[in-house]
Amino acid sequence: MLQLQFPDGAVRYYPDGATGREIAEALSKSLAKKAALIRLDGVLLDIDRPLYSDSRIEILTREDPAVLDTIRHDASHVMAEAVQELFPGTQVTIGPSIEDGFYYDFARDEPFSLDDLPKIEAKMREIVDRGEKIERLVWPREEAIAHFTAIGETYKAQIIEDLPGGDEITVYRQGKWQDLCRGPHLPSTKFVGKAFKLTKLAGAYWRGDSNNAQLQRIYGTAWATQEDLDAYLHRVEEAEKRDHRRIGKLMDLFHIQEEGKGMVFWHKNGWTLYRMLEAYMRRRLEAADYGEVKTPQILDRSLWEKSGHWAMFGHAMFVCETDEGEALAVKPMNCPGHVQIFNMGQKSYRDLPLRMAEFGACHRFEPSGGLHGIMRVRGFTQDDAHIFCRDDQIESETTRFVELLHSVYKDLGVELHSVKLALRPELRAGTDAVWDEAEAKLERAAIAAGMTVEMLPGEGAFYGPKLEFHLKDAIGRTWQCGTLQLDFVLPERLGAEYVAEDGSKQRPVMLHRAILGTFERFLGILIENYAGNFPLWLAPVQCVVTTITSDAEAYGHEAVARLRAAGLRVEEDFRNEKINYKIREHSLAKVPVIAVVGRREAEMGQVALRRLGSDQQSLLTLDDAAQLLSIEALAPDLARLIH
RNA sequence: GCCGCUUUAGCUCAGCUGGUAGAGCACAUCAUUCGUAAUGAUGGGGUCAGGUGUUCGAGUCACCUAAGCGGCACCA
Repeated sequence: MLQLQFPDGAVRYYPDGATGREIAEALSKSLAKKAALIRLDGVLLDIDRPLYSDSRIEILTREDPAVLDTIRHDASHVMAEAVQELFPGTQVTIGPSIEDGFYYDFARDEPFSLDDLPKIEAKMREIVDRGEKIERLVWPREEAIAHFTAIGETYKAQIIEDLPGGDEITVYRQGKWQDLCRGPHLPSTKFVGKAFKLTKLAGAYWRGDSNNAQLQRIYGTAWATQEDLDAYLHRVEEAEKRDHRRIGKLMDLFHIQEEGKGMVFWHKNGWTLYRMLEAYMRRRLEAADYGEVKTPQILDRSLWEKSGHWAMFGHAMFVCETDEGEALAVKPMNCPGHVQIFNMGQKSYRDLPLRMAEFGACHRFEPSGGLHGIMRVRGFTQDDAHIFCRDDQIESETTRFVELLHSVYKDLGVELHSVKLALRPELRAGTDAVWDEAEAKLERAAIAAGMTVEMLPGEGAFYGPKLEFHLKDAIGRTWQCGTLQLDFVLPERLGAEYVAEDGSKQRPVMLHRAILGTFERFLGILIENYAGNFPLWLAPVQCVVTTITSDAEAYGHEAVARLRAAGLRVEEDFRNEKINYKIREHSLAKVPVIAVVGRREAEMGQVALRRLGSDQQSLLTLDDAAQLLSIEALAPDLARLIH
């Protein structure tokens, strides 16, 4: 007898081998019709799966949020069936559900075109209408391999061959089409519904390895209802309006041109934003007891050979040669330079931890296909610092750093998307014991700071594990910004040492760390986060003083001078245009405050302030306005000093 | 770097099956002095990304190159 407990607490008994569908039918016919999946002790299973062990059970209908993922997974299967029907000879590989949708990777000699997508969608709808029953089959391994090989599905056969020996080989069949899959799946293709849309074509390497063949990936999105799909498409449309490349143009922040691929031309407005952020970071670092330095932009190749970077990344370094045949490299990072400073003179244990910061302009020859606006560039400036410390200071320094990072992100209004800990790679320096300890220290410090840490096995640098702090851009892509990396190798290679309490010479550990990561990427994120509507302290132009008629022009000049004297970044607009026109123009340019002066204000010594996003005005005297705005324009760290 | 797509005026974009380039905004000039998201008129502006080819004729077709975009790979 099977004993099942329902979400309401009720316990019922069924014959062994009863299926979810039978159980649902016993409860109510209409439930059985709508049932999409069951959840057994938290695990999602097919509705027709026979049950044998006592458990907690839930019967889920299509509307249950937990089913959405399966709708997407099934949509990918329906898409694969459609593709194989429309394009015979196409091989299937894998097709998972992902955030907001799904994809499927196909092997086909001829490329799919964008025009194929509507055709595939139409065929998918046809398959949904057919309401093909989806069945789970368990096949013997050899038979499965033989079957997929025989029908020319070599990728599938390879997947099965590589599955661990003990695993059950399950094949899901819908109509005449079948696919190797772990499941679970919905009862029939009808349950997929029609709230889906194929969104993009892409190339993707078989098994994520660029040495392998490249497959053709079709991405789609799928939702439980048409309303959800429409809402999603609307969200995407809105998000695209926040794109930093679009806003960069709109607000005249920066540009990139062909002669400087991956190099940013910062315009006046963008550079103001950049400088405000830099000044803020400089104050925060100073307060956190970092000492700022500046190291050379190009250094002799021999230093990069010594540091090990030449061997690992020489191909991605910009090099220059002198007439005398000297080979120099443009710095791709600041650490070797910082070690040179550390090595000057003798360091004592009393000097540790020594925190050395630099807004270091670095250049890397990044692969052309990876460049992306100002988020991934070839010339960038890191808010870099290296902390030289003893082993027993690693954890406290990590904690200090994570706290500083949190406080900075909070001030800047960005939300941490995830924290990842990249663990030892296969090729690495240092013993396992050293790695065990290093990884544990970083994890402990991160957890102590109240963060959930996602582990990335094998992704650490060869010289040590690293914590990565990821932020999200407008359309949901995540970017590594902050980082903290432990390094056991560089101090050794470049001969850094300090004198310990007992007079012996010791090697310091080096922590590489950045909070923003690079100014370029972080500003990209910041632009998208704020959609260009920056808080007053960051806004490139904080206020525009504009006149209603030329009568007020003389007073307008006075107002500009007064506000500028209060330290505000103010521009004037005394053009002979209608006030509506000028308001519209400066609002579109995302100027946070418009100060309107007309004859009345001139007489009263006032300004009418209008805030971006509001159509209300507040009348203030010029002095009050200057005081109010200058306080409001304080960077968050300075504002804290006052309150 | 790989796959696909895109590239037309400063910006956003139109230009059907090849017949010699168009709109809106912006800009300039003139008129208008106006109370919180577009005043009107007139005008200037393009080696249609670059190159090669097919053709009587190429923005339109083919090929090559470059950059950008979307993925993939990479990311010290």
